[in-house]
Amino acid sequence: MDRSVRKTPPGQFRSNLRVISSDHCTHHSACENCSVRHVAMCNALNEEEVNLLNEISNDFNRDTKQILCAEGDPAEHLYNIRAGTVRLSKMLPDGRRQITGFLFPGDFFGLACKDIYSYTAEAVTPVETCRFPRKKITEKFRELPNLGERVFDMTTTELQSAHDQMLLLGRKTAREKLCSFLLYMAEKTAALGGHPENHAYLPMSRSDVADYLGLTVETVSRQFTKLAQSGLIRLEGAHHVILLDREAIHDLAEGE
Amino acid sequence: MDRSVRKTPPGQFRSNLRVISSDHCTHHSACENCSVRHVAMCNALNEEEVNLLNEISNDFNRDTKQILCAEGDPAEHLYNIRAGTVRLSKMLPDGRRQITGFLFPGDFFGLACKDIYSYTAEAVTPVETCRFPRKKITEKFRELPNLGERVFDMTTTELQSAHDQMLLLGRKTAREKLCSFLLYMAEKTAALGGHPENHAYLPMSRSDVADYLGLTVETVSRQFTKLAQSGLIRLEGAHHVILLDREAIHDLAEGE
DNA sequence: CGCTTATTTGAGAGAAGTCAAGTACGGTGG
DNA sequence: CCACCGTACTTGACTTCTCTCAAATAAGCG
Repeated sequence: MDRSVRKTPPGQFRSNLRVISSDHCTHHSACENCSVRHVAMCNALNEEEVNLLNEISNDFNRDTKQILCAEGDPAEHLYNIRAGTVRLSKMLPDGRRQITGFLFPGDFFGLACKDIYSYTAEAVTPVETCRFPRKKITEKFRELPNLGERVFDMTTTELQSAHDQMLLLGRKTAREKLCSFLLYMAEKTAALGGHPENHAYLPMSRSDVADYLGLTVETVSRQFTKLAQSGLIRLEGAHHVILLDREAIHDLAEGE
Repeated sequence: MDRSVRKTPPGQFRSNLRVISSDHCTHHSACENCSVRHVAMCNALNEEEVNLLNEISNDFNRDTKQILCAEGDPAEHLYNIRAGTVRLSKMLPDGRRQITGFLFPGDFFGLACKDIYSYTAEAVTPVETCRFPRKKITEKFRELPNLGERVFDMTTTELQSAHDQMLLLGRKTAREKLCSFLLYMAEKTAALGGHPENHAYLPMSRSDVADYLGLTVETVSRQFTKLAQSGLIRLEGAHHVILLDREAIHDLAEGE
């Protein structure tokens, strides 16, 4: 039973602390009022308020496979992802890993903890973030209640996603898990733009997907193959998936 | 593969929206400043503020097996549990159920959603709650920033517990899951008082425990039996467990 | 006390895991 | 630009943990 530590992380359904709500500002580039730096919170703030945030933030970039913050470290910063993909994970003493979420541009992390981080954040691709000292940003919540409310909403959304992921982990079969994941990633891919319709771009490794879905690499790989053989998806390399029958994939994801 | 709907819910690790922080006021009865009604938020508020809350809240009690709110219902209230045990659950179309949390006196629910509840809340035991119209309570957050911050902290703690539960669901074995659950329930039992040391009181059915841990009733029952045979626990009826070797149980829970 | 529901136990089946190879991809250097 | 190397991914054969189906026992309720 030596499920040793896997080097390449996972795939995760829930969108941790996603900032861009669906109601407006889906594409940052199209949102005149958004600071490029703070794509996550722009909707709730005016220009002056954004400048206030700029004062206490600084850039923080990492390359693929590098660690942004580690489980057990003092939780000093709140991170806002501007570019790239991040994975959050937790480990058991023997190295078994669970990826609790993948994060994309606009997402946040670093709040759901008290004094020390309860998870590790690593760069799946090269990542650009800006980060705020937690102490200072929480002070700002008092001055800028809009900001505080926005962050609260994000946390609440995140919690809901976490519950969905629990249902997936506890009750879905391997096939259902992978179908759910593909739909999730297709949504993400569409939201971030730059890919054709019904395309899912998977920046993470199979091992990351496995650790996100509570499966092994081999099982994930086999399920990919089966879905392709059934004609539901087409694989264009390991990281690009075309969803050929979204309807059917959706039904499989819910076990219907 | 007909995992039909189970009638009695589950067991859950994470303490959803637990209100009573460990730093103070562990026993409501011992906390002079606490309103009995609002045991959850008392720590952050003075008497006048508690009265403000009383104005917009009303009692809401249910018997065992009754539903407090259902997945899909319009999310109109925020609930604060005063007595009893509640389970939160989500279901797949074919009836497979995942319990995302058990709630105890002092816990909250009803926030982690936008317009409609994303889970069902049911009474595991007779339950007394008081509930607030969400609309009104969120207004109060502006007037009483202490209250808002407290609720935010609770949500954040809840999210962290959700991540722990994902690790359990995705990566732990049946034995590890049950050991983790027993430790969790022992903590709860101690915090709520009225039971001897190293005692875990489990108000929920085996089927609830199973749906909380992502297992079947049979597997849960077998693991209970095995732990008892190993001399790690003693079962006094199905709902009372004595932890005979907490140390060992803890190690098993983490797979060490 | 009898009936219903919950829990335990047993035997067998199956989905996912483990171990082991083979294949393909991506990056580097000649 | 292409060959080589290491890593990632896929595939195969076999094992095992948990689930399923079935029945017996125990507990709770009227």
